[in-house]
Amino acid sequence: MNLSHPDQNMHGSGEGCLEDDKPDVMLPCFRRNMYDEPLSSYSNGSIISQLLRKTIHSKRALDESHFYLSSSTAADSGQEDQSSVSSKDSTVEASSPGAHVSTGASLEGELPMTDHLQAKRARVENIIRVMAGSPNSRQHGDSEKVDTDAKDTREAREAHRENKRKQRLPQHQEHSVGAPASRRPSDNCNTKDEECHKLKEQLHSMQRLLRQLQEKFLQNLASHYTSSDDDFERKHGRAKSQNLQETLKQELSRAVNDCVERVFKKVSPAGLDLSPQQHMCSSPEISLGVDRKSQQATSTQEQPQDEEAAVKPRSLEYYESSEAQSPQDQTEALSLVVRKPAVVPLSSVAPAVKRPYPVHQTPFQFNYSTPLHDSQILEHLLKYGPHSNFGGLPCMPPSMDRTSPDPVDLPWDAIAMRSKVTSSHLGHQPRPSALGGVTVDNLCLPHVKIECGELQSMAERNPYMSVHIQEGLTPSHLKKAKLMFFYTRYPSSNVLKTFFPDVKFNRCITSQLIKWFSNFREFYYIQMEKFARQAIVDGVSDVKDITVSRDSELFRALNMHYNKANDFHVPDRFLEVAEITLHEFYNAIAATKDSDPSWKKAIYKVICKLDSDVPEEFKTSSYL
DNA sequence: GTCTAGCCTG
DNA sequence: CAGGCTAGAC
Repeated sequence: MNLSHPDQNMHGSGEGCLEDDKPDVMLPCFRRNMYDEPLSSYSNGSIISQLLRKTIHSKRALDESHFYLSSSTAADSGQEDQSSVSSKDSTVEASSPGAHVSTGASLEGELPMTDHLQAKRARVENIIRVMAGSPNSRQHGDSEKVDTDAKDTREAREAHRENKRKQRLPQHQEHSVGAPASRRPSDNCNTKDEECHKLKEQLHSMQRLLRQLQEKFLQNLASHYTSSDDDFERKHGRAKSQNLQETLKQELSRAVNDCVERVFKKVSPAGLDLSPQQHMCSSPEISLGVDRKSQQATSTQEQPQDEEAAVKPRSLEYYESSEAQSPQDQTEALSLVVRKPAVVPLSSVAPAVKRPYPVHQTPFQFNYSTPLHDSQILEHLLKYGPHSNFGGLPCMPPSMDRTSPDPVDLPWDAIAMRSKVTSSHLGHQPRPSALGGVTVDNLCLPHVKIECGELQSMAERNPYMSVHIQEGLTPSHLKKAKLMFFYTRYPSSNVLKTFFPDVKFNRCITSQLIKWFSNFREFYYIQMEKFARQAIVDGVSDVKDITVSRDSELFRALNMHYNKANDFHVPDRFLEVAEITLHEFYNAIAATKDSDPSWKKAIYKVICKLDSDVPEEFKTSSYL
């Protein structure tokens, strides 16, 4: 197959719609293709079984089965592949009407079936063909006259019209607002066009899901149906397939219904504004891979057992939840992932963590709050692909589950931690908004490091990602080390290597890091001795009267040193350790042990046992 | 010999 | 915070 063909289709079907198609042209087309017939089929549930039947037979035809597998795989790549798949789909069916599975006649010859089943199959095949086939490719597949009613005629006209538009369009679609003069004079609503585009993509995602469902069944049931057609009728197989069918039918029907409802809401006069949800839907491939662990339970009673069946409704919920979480933000984030560094108002990322202090007061804040947004998405996409779980991203519904070591979870954790700063001593301080309108590329991208070499090479090809393994330690690393000091005063070399994955370790770097912590300890112990002596001077007679709280002057001094930006919520454990240390110093001084030149060593020995584990979040290279 | 903690100094 | 130095552990 001509490789350039799908590309053309991609641009044409996707962007062409965006620019040219009017809603009154597109929507009827979509409704008819995707909703009118399929809906009725979905409602009675027969489509699933028919899809299964078709898929099963497709399996027997190697070409066809290969197509399904490849199409499912290719669909992962997004819109481009979706379109190409669609094109392939219809092309295959059209070019081989009698060869394999496309027609009931061919099957009839090798597999006697009841008229009822044949009729159903023919109908479903037609539905699938209509759904999967792009108008462009359909034009070449008219010879297949499974359904010759007026729908096909109208569809062919529209396909022809769209194809002509595509031919006019350059390969590189213009996204400019101003449409060429050749376009319809009445094309006064780009929003509508975009909406159509989004909806179309949404429909593509539904098509892909359908294919995935088919493939899933193909895998699950291949053992039953590929060996012998008689097996298909076996009781066990039937029971199993019906079980799965029921599940799939329910889930698929519900998902499609939801989708249709949404579409109709969008196209209603009141819903013409581009909603964030549509933006979400414009990238369905991302939602398809949402980790179900991060998903909330579906609203329905039945729990889908089939993975693919479960994905679809969840993806829709995902849209909704995302919409609720960050309406505009998602659009920007997803679009800039591959296209542009955009000014992202971080206030829309996670309103819950918005803090009222001016941005200029916390330079460090941005060093690791801003990357949370863009770079994390970029990193996540590059690292895990668009199908990965975005639940940890700040623009996504945050998961309160902190069990995931996924570095991408970190940003939210980081923000959340800072958001939890409610100490009285910090309360009076103006706090920088972590969500100020700051351009991402100005602040954070240079700080983003990725330890994965492959990812790095990928990132290097992305002009908007400046990621690299650090040859040396940076101020960001120093700040990170200081924050780590709140957890560990005596980190081992292994810990340092673990928590600085973006650092290319060598003897010198290791020594420098160790030296840093040595210096941290030095300051820490100096402060302890100083305040312990002060307590003695102040006449404190009972060590129990010495406490370290967030209001304490000692804590302020330490916090000023290790957390100068005051954007990190110091763990309570550090306060405990500080108090213990202070007590140790107080007791030693009170006992005049300080006359011994090595009197501090005993204290060091105690304190070194009080280290805590550094949170997993610190492991991420983006925690800078 | 190497590594590291700690001390001192700038 | 880094460099130099010493002492101790391995």
